[in-house]
Amino acid sequence: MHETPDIPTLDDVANAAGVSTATVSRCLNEKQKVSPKTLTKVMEAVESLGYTPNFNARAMAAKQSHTIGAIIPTMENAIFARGLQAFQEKLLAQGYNLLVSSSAYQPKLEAQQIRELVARGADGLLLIGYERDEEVYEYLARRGIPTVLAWASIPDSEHASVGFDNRAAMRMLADKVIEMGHRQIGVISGIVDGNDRAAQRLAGIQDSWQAHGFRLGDLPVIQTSYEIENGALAFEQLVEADVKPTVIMCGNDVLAAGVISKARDLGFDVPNDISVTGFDDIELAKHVFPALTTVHVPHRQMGRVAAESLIGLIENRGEKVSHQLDVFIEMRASLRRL
Amino acid sequence: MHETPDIPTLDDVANAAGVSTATVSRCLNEKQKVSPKTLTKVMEAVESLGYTPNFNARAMAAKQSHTIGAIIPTMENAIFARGLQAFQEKLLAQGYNLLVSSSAYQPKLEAQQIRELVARGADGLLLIGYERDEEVYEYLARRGIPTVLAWASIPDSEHASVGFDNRAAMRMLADKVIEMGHRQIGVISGIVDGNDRAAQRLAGIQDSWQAHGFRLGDLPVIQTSYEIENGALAFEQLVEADVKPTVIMCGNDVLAAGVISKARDLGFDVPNDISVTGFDDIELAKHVFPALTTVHVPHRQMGRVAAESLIGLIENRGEKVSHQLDVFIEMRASLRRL
DNA sequence: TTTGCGCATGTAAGCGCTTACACTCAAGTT
DNA sequence: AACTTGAGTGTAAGCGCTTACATGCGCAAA
Repeated sequence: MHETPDIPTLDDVANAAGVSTATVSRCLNEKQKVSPKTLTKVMEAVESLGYTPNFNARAMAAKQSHTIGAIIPTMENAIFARGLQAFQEKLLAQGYNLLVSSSAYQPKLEAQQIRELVARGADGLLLIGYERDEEVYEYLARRGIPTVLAWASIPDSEHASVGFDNRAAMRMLADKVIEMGHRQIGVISGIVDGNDRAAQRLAGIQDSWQAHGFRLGDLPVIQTSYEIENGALAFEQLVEADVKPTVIMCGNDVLAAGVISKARDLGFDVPNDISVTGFDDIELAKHVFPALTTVHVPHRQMGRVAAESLIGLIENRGEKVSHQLDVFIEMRASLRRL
Repeated sequence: MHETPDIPTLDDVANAAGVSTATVSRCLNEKQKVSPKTLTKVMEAVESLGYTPNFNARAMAAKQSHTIGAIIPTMENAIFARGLQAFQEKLLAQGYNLLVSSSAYQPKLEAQQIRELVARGADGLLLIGYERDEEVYEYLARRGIPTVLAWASIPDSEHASVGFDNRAAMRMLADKVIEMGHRQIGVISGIVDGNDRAAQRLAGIQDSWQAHGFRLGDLPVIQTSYEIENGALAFEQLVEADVKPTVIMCGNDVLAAGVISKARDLGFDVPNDISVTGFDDIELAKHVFPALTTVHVPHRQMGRVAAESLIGLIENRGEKVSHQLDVFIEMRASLRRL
């Protein structure tokens, strides 16, 4: 505990300005309820004392914090960066602040951080994906915390969401890949346990695979966490198999970047020897060589819409709706027709 | 404003357990001061009510939040990710929570967020770099907020810091580049205004350049913000000059990745036609092709040491010291001897 | 048995704000 | 002249915790 210097409080300001604390509070929060003369007087006192309101006291007295919390699975790569950025911009414009935590893809940790943010007085929450313990949703409901789920869309749900259909999107890409002549697909998926987006994407590939009459057992799949290095490692494994894949479909762009890097190290020419696809269309995707064919996700739009929905929920206008955004295939050089 | 359901408070728990609020509080914070029997009784009540302490009330009453704040310039790329991760891990282990904001490289915004975090009751702050308005430091001092500056080291300063000498490190790299025969260097720097790390790195190159007897006017420099795309753009400009550079030295790895990508698009062979260097050694650095020669920064160590120093400051052991960490040149394929 | 002491617990005073309600007073109504 | 009205302000009751201090108790020492 460091010594606490004298920090000015509302009372100090009230004394200095010769008014009551209520008036000072009004000057700070509802200017229109105060006469111009008093306003000036109070603001001068605020200035000269260097007063800043104590956030905790305010949140406690007002029973709302104008803060919304977001828990994302990771900050380590850029997957969520752009969307979160847009989310925050929109929030700030509406007078809300954002608190971000990262759950490291661990449901337990996420649950803990949800409680933490709620305990901190978050007025609302942004969560990624929909798959979590029912208990968590119950907790949120009991506390009456408005919540929006992003990066996923669940039309049939009781939850507000804004996102896209990971499964359909990946299926679309897989259909395209197969249509282009590929019959040996190697899959590098994110770890599906506890990650519904990864699970849905993998399911999308499998849907397409089976729809084209192939057997699930003939589709090699490696699950690994979203790190560039892991993409590289998984690729090594995949190309050691008896049946060499003609294309590697990755659960996201980060894995794909690792694949491309390792492929070159091992002497493969992408896409002539082997094709590669990603998902997300992060900035990196068009700067790797060859540029990555991937599924483009409208990150900024997603963040913006999420913010709008959440604020709507908090301020009691707007219902729990699901926004389904459109994604499309971004064809680039890493995928070749056979 | 959504309706507020009945959220259990300390009082509710006290009633349910048939003890006073003080005792419940003790059970939660200083178990050893309470008899085992009461502890059990209280904990059962906590469980059955699903009680979670109100953070704001706690922070307010206890005058400390066990929260520390960090403000980083950007979350958009991985520059700070690893260091921050280590920082957080260490904090958690010591019972502290981390709040992160991003200032988008804008000093004004940073100043605002500092106040915001302080108003939220942060017990301490982690800031990046040292260059900021004296007013900000005064504010921090007046409020008695322990602060550690990271990604920089300022031995002569009154501030605690943990980092490395950006200028010396970059100079070391530039010396190496020149020693390897390069005489035409093109520089792509971060925007130095408001970013001391970028400024120091640029200065490091200039130091070396002049020390080798060249004129500053002959060193082309482009400043641009740290985005992969901007690296690409800057490269285009640089190679349009009359005197073609034989090497592009970049302010960080992100810019360098952009350069490598664009160089290939324009038909350059890196490193045979042109060499490229970066700074930071983020994960991407060894996965671009060719792998990037860069300055390796011990991000995790920096985060860990920063956490230790800060907690030391907060808990009144430990002085304001400067930790200077060692960096080294990571030689990879993107830099070639002429 | 009495005294003293320390442990476990309770009492109650805040922490710095917001806000319902009460009050004052000048201007407008009838 | 008496009465509304409402804008501007003040009073004071919390918000949900922590903690200094007071209290009560059992037990060892005298």
